[in-house]
Amino acid sequence: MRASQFFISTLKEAPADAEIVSHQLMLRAGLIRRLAGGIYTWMPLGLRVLRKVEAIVREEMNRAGAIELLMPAVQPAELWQESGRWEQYGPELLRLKDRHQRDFVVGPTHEEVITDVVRREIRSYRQLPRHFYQIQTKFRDEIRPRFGVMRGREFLMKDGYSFHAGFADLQREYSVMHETYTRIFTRLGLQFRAVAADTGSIGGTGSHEFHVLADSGEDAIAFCPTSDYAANVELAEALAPMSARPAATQAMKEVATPGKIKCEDVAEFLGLRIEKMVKAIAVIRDGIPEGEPGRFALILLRGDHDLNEIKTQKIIGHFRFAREDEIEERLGCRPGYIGPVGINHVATFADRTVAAMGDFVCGANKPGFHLTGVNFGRDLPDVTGGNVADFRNVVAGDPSPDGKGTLELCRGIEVGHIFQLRTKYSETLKCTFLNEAGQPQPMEMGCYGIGVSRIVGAAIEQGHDARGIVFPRAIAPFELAIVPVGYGKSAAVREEANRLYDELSAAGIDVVLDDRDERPGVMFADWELTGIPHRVVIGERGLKEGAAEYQGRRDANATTAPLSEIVSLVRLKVCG
RNA sequence: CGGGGCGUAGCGCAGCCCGGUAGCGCGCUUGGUUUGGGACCAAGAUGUCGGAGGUUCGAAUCCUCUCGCCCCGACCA
Repeated sequence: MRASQFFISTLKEAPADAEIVSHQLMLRAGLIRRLAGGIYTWMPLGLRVLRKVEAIVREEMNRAGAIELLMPAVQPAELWQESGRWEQYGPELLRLKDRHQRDFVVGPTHEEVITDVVRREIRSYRQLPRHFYQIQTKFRDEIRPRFGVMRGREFLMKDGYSFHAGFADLQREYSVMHETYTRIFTRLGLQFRAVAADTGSIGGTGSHEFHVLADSGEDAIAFCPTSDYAANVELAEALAPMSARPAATQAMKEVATPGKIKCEDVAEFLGLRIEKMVKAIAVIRDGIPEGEPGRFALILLRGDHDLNEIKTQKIIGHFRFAREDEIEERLGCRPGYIGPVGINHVATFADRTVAAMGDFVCGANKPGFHLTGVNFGRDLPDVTGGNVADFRNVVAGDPSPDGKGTLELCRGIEVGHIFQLRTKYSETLKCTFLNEAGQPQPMEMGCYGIGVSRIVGAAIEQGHDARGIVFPRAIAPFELAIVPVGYGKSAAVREEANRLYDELSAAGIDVVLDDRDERPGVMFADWELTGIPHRVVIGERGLKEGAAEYQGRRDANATTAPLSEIVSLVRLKVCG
């Protein structure tokens, strides 16, 4: 590609609403332009990156035996009503009407459509298994689109769906996909980790997420450095403490803690460690009707722990946090001083850690006061059985659930997700086949997603420096930039640059020749900003010595090489 | 949804408090000089001041409504 024939549009300053580096750099490098909140145009340079990611994904999916098709983005509501998701999905699902007032959705995912295709096409176990995938634009009307292409509303996704005659075969395909995803992210040149995950709203059993490791990631990952355990914090189990609850040694005492609302402030004020604090989180359980006992509930956590809303929902059902007025009405006290002692008609749940605590501190249900030396069984009813559970997020230092060490935490960007859906959709959508006995049976299904556009953002989060993007070779918009100094003025420079361009292009290298009438500084800055991994500079200065310069995007300095060797040097660097 | 913030030239911003008819940097155009790290000089072009309504002799500035965008939402609970 000759730069003069292409479209390069870089910015010195990033638009003010770009929050994270990858978003800023994508805007500055001219990879994307915003059209509306969470909706972007892929500019020519960005599209080259997107296409390279896509090509690798496609190649590996094909290699794994999946078959590509392309489904409609706009889908009739009937299918979604049939699966039940028309009601289940919230405002995230973009719904629209056609001119006949018929309901449609813009597909956020395609389980319904693919299941419909398969139930019409496949009748016999002899036609199974099958794995179909597509690479297509999806739309999810996110509450808060942000971080550019990372959490956009419109995004490019590879989604694959496999259909099987039995669970064992689904499990086989699931592990094939686990390997395939590992190959894909490795080829993309990303640092990533596969982690056990919550199955979320799609439902089903058995699920792994693939995360690109980056501090700006939206997900917290718990992993064990001494074993292969890794899980999304949403899922990672906090084991019950090994030691039994200590016996009470103190009498319960009410102490004034004026203005001390946060656990850490109370702990500091009382001169105690925060591990002696218990906080009570007031929730309203939607599943329990108004007026019934247990609708208003307290969940007890140790002062330094956080509530895990996903675990909590699995234990107590749908819930929301109680409003201040509701708390005041039930407990006669403003939040900050509420606690589990001396309350009636309030369900009390305790995290495992709390259940093993003695002589703890909690709110006194009296503004400005806490209780110290509190003990279960003596000062308040013991919490037992189903009321004790794992309600909290794991923290660094917790024992690993596999018993092989202690957990550490890191952050990741979810770029892939594989699920065993089982028969969730095949049953509701009546996607059956005839088994060997001639009996109809619902198909076992798996589903496998990759956030193609998100990968571009994630790769930049992982690869950038003060000068801009540092793309992995596999997805850089160009592999090599030839920067001629004085292309318009010097015939020698022009000839040499053209010759190199032809020769390296012929060698299969994706090279851009900067034949624009720009100053050298501008050219250098552009190719650094856009993350081109390799650069060759041709100038009269070097030509006089019969030499050119090579510099890798990560290199601190250029190396000079004789013209006769520059092609082999570049081939070595680019392909090596 | 709740809370906060911001909408002024393509981008980044000032001006608003204290009303008097819009400015800076980058970018863009033309000419000249430059040419190995985002050049310099000169001359230019570009604004429904997000939109609507109101107050006023006069509104970017004050008031009301509206739209768009950004940020934050258990630590209390």
